Amino acid sequence: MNPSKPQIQAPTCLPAELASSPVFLLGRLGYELKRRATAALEAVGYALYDFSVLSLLAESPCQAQGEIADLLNLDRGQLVGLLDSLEERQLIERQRDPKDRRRQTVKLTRAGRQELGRLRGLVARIEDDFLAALDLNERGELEQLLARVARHIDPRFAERGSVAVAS
Amino acid sequence: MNPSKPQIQAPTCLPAELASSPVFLLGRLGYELKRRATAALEAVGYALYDFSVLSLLAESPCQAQGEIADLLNLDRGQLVGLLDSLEERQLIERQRDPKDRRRQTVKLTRAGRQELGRLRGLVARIEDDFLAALDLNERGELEQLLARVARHIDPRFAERGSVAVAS
DNA sequence: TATTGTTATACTCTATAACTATA
DNA sequence: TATAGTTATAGAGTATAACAATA
Repeated sequence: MNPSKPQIQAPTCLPAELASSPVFLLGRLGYELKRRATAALEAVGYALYDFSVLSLLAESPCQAQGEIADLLNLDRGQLVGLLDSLEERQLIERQRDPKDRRRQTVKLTRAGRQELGRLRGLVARIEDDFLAALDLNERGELEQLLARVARHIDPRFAERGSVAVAS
Repeated sequence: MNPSKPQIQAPTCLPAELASSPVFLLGRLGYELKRRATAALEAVGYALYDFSVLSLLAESPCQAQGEIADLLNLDRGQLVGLLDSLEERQLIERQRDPKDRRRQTVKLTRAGRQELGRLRGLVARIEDDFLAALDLNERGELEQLLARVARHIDPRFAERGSVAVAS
């Protein structure tokens, strides 16, 4: 704007206290990542959580809606709309549980599994761009550290099989 | 809530694809951290971003409001309310810049610096709880990795001094 | 009465757009 | 005309509450 003015060195960067704070870093990185993922998915006609829902169903063939919502930190009412949209496109199917007719069990269709494959590529690219500053080894380290933190604060991140419910 | 019920133990944990995805992990951890920080600050009468504002001013004595907003990813209109609240409590002072009377320069008061000290303790505790799964070494590694990712996607995370302002 | 999915409503946060005073 | 701060408005996203069917 005005290169001649000394510009009291208005710091255009964040103070060290914030830039080196895991709290602040995680907050900002999480926010930016969410922003990118939302935009990328929206561009191909999906909502942010559609990928999570499909991924979840791929590993757990049949889930009740409430379980899906709880695992993904979604409101049950919110999930209804997401599932409606996925069902219209025939990526999932809803079926009443005969044992308890209040429950709807949700499962992936073949088309859904296929579409999940496409979205995986998209998500992988977002991740690759985002972590471009790190080499493969470092990405692995980061993932391990984050996963350990996650498992500590939220049991839903537990590794399958290692559930080891306290007797 | 209901410890006696068998709790069908439909997979109560996330699929490996999500639980090991840096994208998903960063999103969820960032969200949870924001939730905790908001609650903790609210409990002592502060808004989430008050800490960031005070911290920023502590390192850069005088900032124009627009600069503060830009650095913190805040809307300028949003920042007004935050500063009003901090000014009422006499933690900051606003002063018109005589060189350009449109600008307000903001600076920390002595009371503000003192209060920042209190809030630092609070934030440190949140961080400590959140990262309890990691030892000090690992926390350092995590911070370094996150900082590098942050610097890559957002120049505002650049280290001070490395700015190398073009003469 | 409690719970599942559903629908409708209210609230919060954020983004957008006017408005003023200076430049 | 453009910009800094301010104020007011609108929209998205989320949380809360009501509802019908089933247990």
